[in-house]
Amino acid sequence: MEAIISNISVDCVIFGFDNNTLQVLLTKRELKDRETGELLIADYTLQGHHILVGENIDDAAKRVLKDKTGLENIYLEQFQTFGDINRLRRPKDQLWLKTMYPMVSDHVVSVCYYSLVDSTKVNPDLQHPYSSWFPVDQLPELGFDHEEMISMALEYLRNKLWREPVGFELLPDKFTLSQLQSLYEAILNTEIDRRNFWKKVSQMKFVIPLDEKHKAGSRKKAQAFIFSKDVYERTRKDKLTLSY
Amino acid sequence: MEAIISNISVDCVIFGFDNNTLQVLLTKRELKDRETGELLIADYTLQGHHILVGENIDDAAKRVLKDKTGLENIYLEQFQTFGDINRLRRPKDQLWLKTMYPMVSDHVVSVCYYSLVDSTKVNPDLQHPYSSWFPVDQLPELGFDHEEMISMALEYLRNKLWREPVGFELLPDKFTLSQLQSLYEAILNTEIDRRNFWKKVSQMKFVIPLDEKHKAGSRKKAQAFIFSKDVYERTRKDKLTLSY
DNA sequence: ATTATAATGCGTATTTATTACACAATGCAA
DNA sequence: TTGCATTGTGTAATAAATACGCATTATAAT
Repeated sequence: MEAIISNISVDCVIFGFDNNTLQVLLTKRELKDRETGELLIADYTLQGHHILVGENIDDAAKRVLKDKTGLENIYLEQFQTFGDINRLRRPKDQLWLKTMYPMVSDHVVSVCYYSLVDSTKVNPDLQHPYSSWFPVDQLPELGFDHEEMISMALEYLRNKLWREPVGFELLPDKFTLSQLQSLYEAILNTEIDRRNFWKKVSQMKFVIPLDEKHKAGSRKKAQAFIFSKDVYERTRKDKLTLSY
Repeated sequence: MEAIISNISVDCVIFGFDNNTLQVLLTKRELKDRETGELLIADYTLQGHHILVGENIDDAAKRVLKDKTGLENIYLEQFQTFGDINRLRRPKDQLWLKTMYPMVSDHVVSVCYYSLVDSTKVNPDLQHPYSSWFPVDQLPELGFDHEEMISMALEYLRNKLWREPVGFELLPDKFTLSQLQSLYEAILNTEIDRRNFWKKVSQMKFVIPLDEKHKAGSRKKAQAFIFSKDVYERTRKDKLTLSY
């Protein structure tokens, strides 16, 4: 086992999209009393780990992602570093750390990333044990400062999506307009008129209609689209308009 | 002297606005050969320091800012953490570290902030020695990975300004429309029609005209305005429009 | 003084984008 | 075979962004 750097960690907020809902992948954390078997801690945490000696922080994030989802080359964005002295000071977190990781530093600074995955490609059951998806608006009890991390990750993702078409990372390669629309509605927390959304998307040269039809749980078959990152990069404008 | 945490630091990109140009505050770094007096290193760096034992990272950034500009309560935004293993590995940086800070860790992770200051309130000569302002598009030779930090800070600032009226932090309390316009042009790297800018700004309820007139280096006196953060917070909309 | 000039104040058309809503077609379920 | 949720494609009304016109002001140069 490689040596870890005890006062620096990375945490990953892994977003997926399923059931027309934005979801976060969480890992169960349980601590039982050695003697009585009583459950002392039962909650969830993000995926995270310390960085290793000689490891770039971005590589540490990719490693965590690979370990917990089996996926590589996925969308990953560093959004904030949490370095408050009290961030691990809640009693249950102290109990957990003292029991499980007595060698870890008292002041751990955590560099946080969020990632966007096609949840059909991750099967939590087959991957890391105790991992499962939770809708972002129905989170279970969370350890450490991970609730704050998730809500900040969501804020960054929302801001990002207003400015850049990152949502496609959450969908299968081929998707329908209604899937795309509900994804936008879920992340941006807004209702969009279907017909205006259609008009807006048809202006986006990088969303390319296919000849195929898909039925995404609906009655009528809908046209399938793909996203071309390449076309987007080539046609993106950098002159915008002030949003206020 | 308080103990430092040797593998975590903060760096601050301090932006000011002067001469219709966005400026960065830099500190001179010089190393002379003990015997020959030859200049081994002569370049500039950002303001930075290690975090102290028991110190929040945000507080470390505020401390650095206070130390180097004398200012408190100024706009400060964490934008990225740099943690590549090779970020301090250039020969001149190694020479500097080995000579000046032999105890510092080999892998230092730096949490970066940018801040926006009213440059009329900072007088580099009276503050930290060897500090001076440089236009962002005419930077001198820089140490460590600080050039990358500045260009990333500028990118974050630009994105921020498209979405939120943070530019006022760089101006005196009272300013004219032409000052504001050239600030927007400098940061957004775009030309704006003066009359359309006037129209746009007059829609912003949080930019409040005063009865006073100012002459900002121009022939004709121009009307002065103030920015009300309070009015902005109360009138901001969170439904935006996709920028693509 | 007078004049040229650069900056300012305040417009009006034109084009483009956003919003609101209409209606026919499809294909599964009852 | 019919009902109906979903999909495909509009059009009209409104709002915003862009391009540009022109008189006014105060200073610097003559």
